[in-house]
Amino acid sequence: MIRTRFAPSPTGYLHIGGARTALFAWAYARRHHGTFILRIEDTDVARSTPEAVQAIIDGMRWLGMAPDEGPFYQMQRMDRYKEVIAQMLAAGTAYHCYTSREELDALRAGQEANKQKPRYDGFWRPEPGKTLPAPPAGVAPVVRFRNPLDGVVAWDDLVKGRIEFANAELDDFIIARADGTPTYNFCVVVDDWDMQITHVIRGDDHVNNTPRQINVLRALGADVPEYGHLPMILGDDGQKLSKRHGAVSVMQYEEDGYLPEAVLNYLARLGWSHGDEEIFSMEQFCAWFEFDHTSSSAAQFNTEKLNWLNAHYLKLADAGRLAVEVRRRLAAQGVDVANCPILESVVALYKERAGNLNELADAAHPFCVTVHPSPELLAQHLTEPVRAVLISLRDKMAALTAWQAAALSQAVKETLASHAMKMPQLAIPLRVILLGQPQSPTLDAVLEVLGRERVLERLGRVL
RNA sequence: GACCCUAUCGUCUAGAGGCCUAGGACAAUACCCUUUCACGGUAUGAACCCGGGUUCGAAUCCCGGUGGGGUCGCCA
Repeated sequence: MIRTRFAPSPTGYLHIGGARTALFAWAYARRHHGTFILRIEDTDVARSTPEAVQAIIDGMRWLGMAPDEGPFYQMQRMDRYKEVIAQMLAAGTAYHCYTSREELDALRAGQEANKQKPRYDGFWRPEPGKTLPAPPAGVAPVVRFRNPLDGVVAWDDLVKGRIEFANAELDDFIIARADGTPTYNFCVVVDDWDMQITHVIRGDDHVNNTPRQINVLRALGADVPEYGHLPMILGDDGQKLSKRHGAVSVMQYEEDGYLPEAVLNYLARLGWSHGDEEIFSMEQFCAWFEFDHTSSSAAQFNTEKLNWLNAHYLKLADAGRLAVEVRRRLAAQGVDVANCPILESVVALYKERAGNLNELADAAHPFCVTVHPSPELLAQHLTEPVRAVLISLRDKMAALTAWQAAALSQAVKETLASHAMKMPQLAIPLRVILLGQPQSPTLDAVLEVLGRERVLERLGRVL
């Protein structure tokens, strides 16, 4: 049974990189009919917030990645961590260290001055035949893991292949702070063990933590899971994403008018491939997803391609569903949407040409409110000869029994013919009067959707 | 600095030694469609980081360099 987890720390919203990590862990579980677990790593009390927890859950819900188990909270598992620490202390796989922060800082400074890798020197590490000094009075010790001194720790990474670290490179890291609270690298191990995680899928900024975690797992006599370290996602400009540079919340994409299926499809394709496939559903993705086609180097986010996918999914989407979104956006702009019964038809007319929901809302806007064509546009397009022709067209349309595209088109064409005019000569002024802008979808469709009453009223106002 | 990862069109990528005169997609450019603007269609330009090996043969394997990234916290 495959068990994967997404383990964010709630210090901010769910950003695009986290979403991609979650997506791959989720898809892998789906692929193998396994279990996807959400675990909130909130042991950094100073930076974790309930709002961030909610933001992460909201983001995942919007994308449709529901956890099968959890969310679990590390802060609620303190007793368990302390229990394991006590066991390790008793077993001799961990020990108390009384070196102060100041001493540590001095140690590091010295090592850096000698161009060495900063690391704990093992002063308080018990060894056979080694005599430890008496613990200094009044100093609360931290607990350190007793890492093996030699040999290598290696694993076959699901995305990067075999990775090896010499134990000599690893120092004895702290698993419990002076106040007794456990640290991240330790909690992760206990959680992955207790939750029987089989595949640890995470960002590749964790590669360096993995050998330490494997060593702790071994010290505990636990099975070592598989690891897959996904490369990071770079911003549109090729720069690293950070809070102050482009790392936006996935919910920002919703606000910007993206459809979740477009974001998901885009993210799936960023760092993973299945031959030449570009457009696919999440069902298809889950059926295909394996780690043998994940890429091992960082990928640059490309908004243009996301836009293309979004436009594609907009065309596919049900007009009723899109109308709900458009109505919400219009209402937020203060438009009286209750007074716009034609909204769904408008959306159906425009969804093939819009790039996102905000553009769709912008396009629908003039259909729902009283338009006031700018004097400049009117002066430019509504010349006296055109005005006369429009009046005759209006009368012809007013006499129509059936207000439908075909009949409207017929009326327009007859008017054109009798005045020896070409379509654009009439269509452009009409668009300006009706919608306040010289471009729109095909005229007869606009006339039909707008409806007799609005068309005649809008014409009547300027003619 | 040490350790670890990484390198195909501008971007995402296909590529598991001969199928590669390197394929697809986004973007770009041109043309077509057309009732304007879009949509759509067709076409064009555009890449194997460098140097050594291994091999009959290397984008693919090995080594070295260079570039990029990550990590070196009583943060996660």
